[in-house]
Amino acid sequence: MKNNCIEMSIPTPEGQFTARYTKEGLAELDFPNGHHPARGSVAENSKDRDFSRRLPQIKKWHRATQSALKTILAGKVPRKFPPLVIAGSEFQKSVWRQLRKISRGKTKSYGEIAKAIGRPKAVRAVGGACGANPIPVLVPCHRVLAANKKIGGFSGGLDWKRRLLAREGVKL
DNA sequence: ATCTTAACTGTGT
DNA sequence: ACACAGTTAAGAT
Repeated sequence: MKNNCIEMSIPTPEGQFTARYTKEGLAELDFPNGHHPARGSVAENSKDRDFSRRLPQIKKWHRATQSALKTILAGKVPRKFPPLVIAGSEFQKSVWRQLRKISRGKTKSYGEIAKAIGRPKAVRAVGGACGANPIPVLVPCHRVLAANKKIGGFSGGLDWKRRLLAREGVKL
C-alpha cells in the first residue's frame, strides 16, 4: 500500500502500534518502533476526498482493530475483526490464509504450512511470506515455529514472538 | 546437543 | 541472472 492509506495509531500497554487503512479495510499493522519508512503518510492522504467521506467508517474499523489487537495481546480471542485487506502474490495470500486457520495457543511449522498449500518443498519461501505479512498479530504469523518446535525467526523481533506465544500459553 | 552443509523456492533488484 | 530469506533434514563432531 503505497499512498492510498490513512494512518492511525494504537496506544497499548506494550507501546504504540500503527495501523493503516485503505478504503477497503485494514491493510497494515506495525509494531511499536517498527515503522516502515516507505509507506503512506497521513497528512498527504487525509485530504483525499474519498477518504474524508469514508472517515466515519474507517474510525469504526479502527475501533475494531484496537480492540482485537489488545485482546490478543491479553492472550484472548477477539470477537470482532476489521475487514482485512490482503494484498500480495498468490503464494503469499495462500500462506496467510493458512496462518489465519491457526487458532490461539496452537502452532504450526513452516513445513506444515508448505504442505498445506500444496508446495511441500517451498518451506523456505513460506518463511519469506510470513515475514512479508503486512498485518502481524491479527494474522498470526507468530504461531509458526521451526520444525524442531523451536522459535524460528520473526520480522517484528523475536522478543515479540516469544511474548505473544507466552500470552497464549505456548511453550517452546 | 550443537555445528555444517546441501537442497529447495518465491521475491526483489 | 543473482542473492537472499522467519527452513529443513541429514551427517559429522
